[in-house]
Amino acid sequence: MTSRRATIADVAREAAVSPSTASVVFSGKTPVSDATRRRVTEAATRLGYTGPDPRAASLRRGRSGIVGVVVGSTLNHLFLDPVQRLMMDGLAEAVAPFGAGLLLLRSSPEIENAPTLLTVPVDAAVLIGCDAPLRASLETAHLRGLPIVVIEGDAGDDVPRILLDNREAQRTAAAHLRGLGHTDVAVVTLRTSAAVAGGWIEPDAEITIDVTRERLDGARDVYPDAPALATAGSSIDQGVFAGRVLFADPERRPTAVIAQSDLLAAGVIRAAEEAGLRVPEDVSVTGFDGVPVDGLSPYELTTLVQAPTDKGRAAGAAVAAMLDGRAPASVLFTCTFREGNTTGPLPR
Amino acid sequence: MTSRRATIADVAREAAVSPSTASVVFSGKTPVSDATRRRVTEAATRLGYTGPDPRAASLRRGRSGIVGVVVGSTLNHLFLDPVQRLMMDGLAEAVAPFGAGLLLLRSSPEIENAPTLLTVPVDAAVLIGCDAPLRASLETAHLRGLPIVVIEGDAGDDVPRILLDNREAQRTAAAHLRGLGHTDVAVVTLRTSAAVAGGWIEPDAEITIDVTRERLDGARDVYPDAPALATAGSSIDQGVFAGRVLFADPERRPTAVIAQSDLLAAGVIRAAEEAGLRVPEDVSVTGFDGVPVDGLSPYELTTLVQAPTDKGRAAGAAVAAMLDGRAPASVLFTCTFREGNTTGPLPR
DNA sequence: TTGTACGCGTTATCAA
DNA sequence: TTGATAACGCGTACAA
Repeated sequence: MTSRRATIADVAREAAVSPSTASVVFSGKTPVSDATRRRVTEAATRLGYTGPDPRAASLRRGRSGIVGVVVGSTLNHLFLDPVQRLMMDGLAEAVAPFGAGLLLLRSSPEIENAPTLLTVPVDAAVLIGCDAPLRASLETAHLRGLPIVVIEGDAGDDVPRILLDNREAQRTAAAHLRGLGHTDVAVVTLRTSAAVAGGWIEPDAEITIDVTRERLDGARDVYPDAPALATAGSSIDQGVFAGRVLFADPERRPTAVIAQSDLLAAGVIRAAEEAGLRVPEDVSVTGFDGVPVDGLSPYELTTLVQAPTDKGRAAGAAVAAMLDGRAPASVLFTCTFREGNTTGPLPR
Repeated sequence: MTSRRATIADVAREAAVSPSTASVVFSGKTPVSDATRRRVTEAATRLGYTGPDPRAASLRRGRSGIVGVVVGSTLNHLFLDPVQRLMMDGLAEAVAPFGAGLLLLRSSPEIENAPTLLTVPVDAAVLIGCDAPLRASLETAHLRGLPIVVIEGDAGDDVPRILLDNREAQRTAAAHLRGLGHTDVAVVTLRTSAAVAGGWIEPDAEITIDVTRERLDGARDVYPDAPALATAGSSIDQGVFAGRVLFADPERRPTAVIAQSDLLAAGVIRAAEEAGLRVPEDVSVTGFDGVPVDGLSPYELTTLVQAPTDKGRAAGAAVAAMLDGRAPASVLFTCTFREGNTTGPLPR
């Protein structure tokens, strides 16, 4: 009923022990006699003390138990993608045993006063899909001496990276299509840069988003002249749009489509059905990611299976390592080719 | 190059001012002469000082700039739902001007040592979909004297709530169907409790999840005897499963389906197509939420439109109010009925 | 096993 | 406009 919240000093006084003893009872760092422990915990409940103030504890310890996750876009956009969702789960799971939680931060805070890596008590930072706007966060994190991990992006120097063999994997899928006899193949890509909305990719266009460039390179390793249509991001709807473009002219449509994500592939398939084409009899479609796509059920995509949750876990492990002062490992994950029922031999 | 990071005291010394002056230069709370300011900022850059340590600042200020968001399930599960995604965006947007970010916390930490509201320096807590496991978090938040806001859930007492007129809205949709002449109507519901996996809902079954119960009540206001099939959550796939059950027997299938979410409705429509039924000629389907469903494009759902982003913003505003010591407002949001092309008159 | 003493890095308050 | 002082609440050497 007092105006002020109880502190550990109050508890100690109430229990007639020293503050350090009371502290030890809560932290468990040092053995304490049962009698003392009980006295302290009872005093605590009597005073309504719920444990050390996390703010004070984190100052004292030099650790807050918070890992900042810097995302480039809105949460809605980010989490639309099952790959990101699973990755975040893996990340959360991997840092949880260290008592750490994930703090979401936007990289481009057009909002005045918005929280940043400079203002918020984080122990480490994870950057997702490191492109231009994220570089700034990288800078500030470096300045503050924060441990940093980058997922699917190039942070240059000695920052540990969690990467995927995008190019090699995509090449495998392309080779699979070539093996089936396809020669007219189109690529439906993820975003090519933070700003662009989509459209045909010119031969000399610069692609600033690594994933997109790498997967496209992989496809072009097999089909150097394959036309590529960029979307505004990984979603079924974007795949539908792209598919409609590809299948608009029945005379000149591709016989196979390499989509850079499973969501896009699902959309392309939908567009194919709209256009009266059967998959895979009339047109083959490959995806990328190997994640469950909500609503795709009759089909099982031919795709490259990655393990997004493991990727998140690896990022978490790297964070944990850096917090422990150990050297974090960069990790290159490998995709597995999985043949589903969305690819088949060249028609006719 | 010293081993230790520079503190504001170092900067003050280097600039030959007092620590408090240096502090004020960074916080901007008090006017400072230009000359002094420059001296301080220059000293700071010389020393590689990037601003006050957030941990120390938050201890001193008694505020960390972190809002804990307690979620019941995995992130993957939570963010599968566009309603939740948009809500989180609104929430993030509303607390950002206060320099606050969102920290994700799981309510049922089976992981040892996982972060909780007790261990993490949060200024306030937002509970999403407050059911049984969340009650515990509620308890601890109360104990710690944290401001709490509950979204779509009942926290009992004086906790501000962000609610939706679920029952009334659902009743409107049901009435719409009745107006079209439908009498054989089935309901496809969201989860009925944290644990249950789905199945026909017995008449006397207890439904612990508020949203589900309220929407079902609304449907039953018009169709008291409508059978209800529970799913394991809001997703297209779950809707497909439910739809297959409903349409399994051509002789006894409903002519209209009330789905408790747009995702479920999308799945039901997919199942209807599978079963060779046309929507809305053979079967009418209503949704709930009015959110863009990725991959639904040919259809426009007849649904109840809510404003999830606003809901999030309202929660954020409530948090902000409580942090300012003002009384937070509970808000009841209202859905709007929107007729799409998935409902039509009773066939024959 | 318990207690003493100190400082973690800031910032609010007040006086100059 | 600037400076001195005193917390904020805790953890941890170290000594007893």
